[in-house]
Amino acid sequence: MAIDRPSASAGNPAPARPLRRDAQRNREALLTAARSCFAEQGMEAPLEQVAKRAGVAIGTLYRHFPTRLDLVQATFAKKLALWREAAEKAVTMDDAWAGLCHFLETMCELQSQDRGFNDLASMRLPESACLAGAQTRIRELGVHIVARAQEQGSLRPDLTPEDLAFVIWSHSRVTEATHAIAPDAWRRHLYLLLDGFRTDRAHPLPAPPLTEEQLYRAMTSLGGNGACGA
Amino acid sequence: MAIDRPSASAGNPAPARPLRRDAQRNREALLTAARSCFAEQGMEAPLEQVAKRAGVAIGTLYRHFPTRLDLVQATFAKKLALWREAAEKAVTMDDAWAGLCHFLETMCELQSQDRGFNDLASMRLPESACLAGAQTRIRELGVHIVARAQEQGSLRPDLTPEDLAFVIWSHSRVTEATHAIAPDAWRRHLYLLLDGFRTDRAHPLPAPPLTEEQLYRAMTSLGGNGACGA
DNA sequence: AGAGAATATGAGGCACCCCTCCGGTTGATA
DNA sequence: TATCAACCGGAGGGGTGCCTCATATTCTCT
Repeated sequence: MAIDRPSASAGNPAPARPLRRDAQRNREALLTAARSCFAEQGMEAPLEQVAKRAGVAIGTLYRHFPTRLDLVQATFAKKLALWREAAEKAVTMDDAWAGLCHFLETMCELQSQDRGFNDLASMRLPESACLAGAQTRIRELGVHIVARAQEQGSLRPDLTPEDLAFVIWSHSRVTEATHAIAPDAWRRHLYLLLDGFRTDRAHPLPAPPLTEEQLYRAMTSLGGNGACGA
Repeated sequence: MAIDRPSASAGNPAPARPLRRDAQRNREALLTAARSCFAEQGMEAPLEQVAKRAGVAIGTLYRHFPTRLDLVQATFAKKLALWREAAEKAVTMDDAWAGLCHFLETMCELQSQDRGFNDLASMRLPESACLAGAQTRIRELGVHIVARAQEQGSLRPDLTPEDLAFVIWSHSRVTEATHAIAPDAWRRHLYLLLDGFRTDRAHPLPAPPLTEEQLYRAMTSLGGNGACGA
C-alpha cells in the first residue's frame, strides 16, 4: 500500500532550497496534468497518463511525488480550500438555512466539476495526510452549520451532522451519471434532498443516524483498493 | 469491447440439446460463484476469480458464458424479476404513495444486498441484452407509479419518472459506503429523500427534469470502461 | 467396451499499470 | 567554463486481468 512508502507529506522540516528551474517547470506541468486527469477520471487515473500528459517521464513524476497521495494532495489543496471557505462563510450567514444551502451547493458544485474532488470529498484521507486537517475542520464547521439551522427552526431536528455525508455520497453518483449529459441536473437532486431536510416536511426516519465513528469508517472504506484510502 | 463478440444472448434459435451432466454441474457452480463475487465486488469482479471460486478453469467459464454480459444476465435474472414484481405490485396498491415506497424500498434493499445488482440498476444494458426488456418494463411501471401518486395528491407534481433514477444513483453510493458499517443506514437516506418527494410545501426545483433520452444516455455512460455498458 | 462428440484444462499472448534504478543530462555555482 | 549535485528518462521487472487455443479428459450412446 502506497501509504507505507516515504511520502513527501510526512514529518518534513525541509530547509527546502528552491527547485532548479527545470524541476519547477516539470512540477507545475505535472500538477496541471494531474488536475485534468483526475478531473476526468477520478483519483485513480493512471499516473503514467499524468506523466505523459505533462510531457515528462514517469520517473520524474515519482521524483516529485513519491506517492499517489502526495500528488493528490498537491492537486486538490486549492479546491479543498474553496470548500472550506464556503463552510466558514456558511456559519457567518444570518439565515442559517441559506448558510446550509450555500455550503452544500458549493460542495456539490466542486464535486460536479471534478471527479477527483468527488472522490476526495467522499472519502477520508489518512491521518498523516496534510489535507486531513482541512477535512476535519470542515466537519467541525458542519456541526455548527447544522446546529444553527436547527436553532433557527428551519432544519429538521432529527438530522445530525453525520447525515451531511449522505449529501456527498448521493450527489457523487448522481453527478457522475449526469454531468456529461445534463450538467445541471444535480441541482434538482440536491434540492429534492434539501426539501427533505426542512423542518416542516419531516416524517419519522426509519434508521438511526451514523455515529461519528461509523462515518469515519464508512469514508475510510470507500475506494479501498486503488487509491488513497488508508 | 466485449459486446462485439459472439454472445449467448444473441439471436439463438438453439435446438439446445440438454447439457452433459458435468457441464450442467459446472454451469451451476459458475452461477453460484458469480453471484457471490458480483455481490461482493460489483459487476466488474475478475472473471478468473469467479472461475476459481467455482473450482473450474477459466476456459470453462468462457465456454459457458462467452461474454461477461452473458454471465451477468444469467446471474441477475432472478433479482431483476424481484424488482419487477415489486413494481407490478406497486401499481396495484390502493395507496399510491405506499406503492411508490414499496417500489423504491424493494429496489434499494436489493441494491444494498448486492453490489452487482447495484451496478445493474444504475446502468442500462445494451439493447441486445435479454434483460433489457425487464428494465424497460420497470421503467414503464415507474411512469404509472409516479402518475398515480400524483393523481392522489401525495407526490409532488413537478416530479417526473426520470427523477426516480436519482433514487437509484444516490442510494447506490450511500449503500456502498455504509453497508459494511451500518447496514440499515440507507433507509435513513431514502426516507430523507422521500420526504422531499411529498407534495405538501414542495419548493421550486432549480433544474429541469432529465428527458427520457438524457436518462438513457446517463445510464449508458455509467461503468463505461470495464463492464457491460454498451 | 469402444467411438466420437462434447467438454475441460491451463499455459500463454496481450494489454495495462505499478514502481525502481541507473546511466545520461542539465542547471546552479564558483 | 568547469564542476557536480540535482534532475531526468525510460527500460524493465512485477503484478493483474482478459481472452484464446491446442490438448487432454469425460460423458453418452450404441
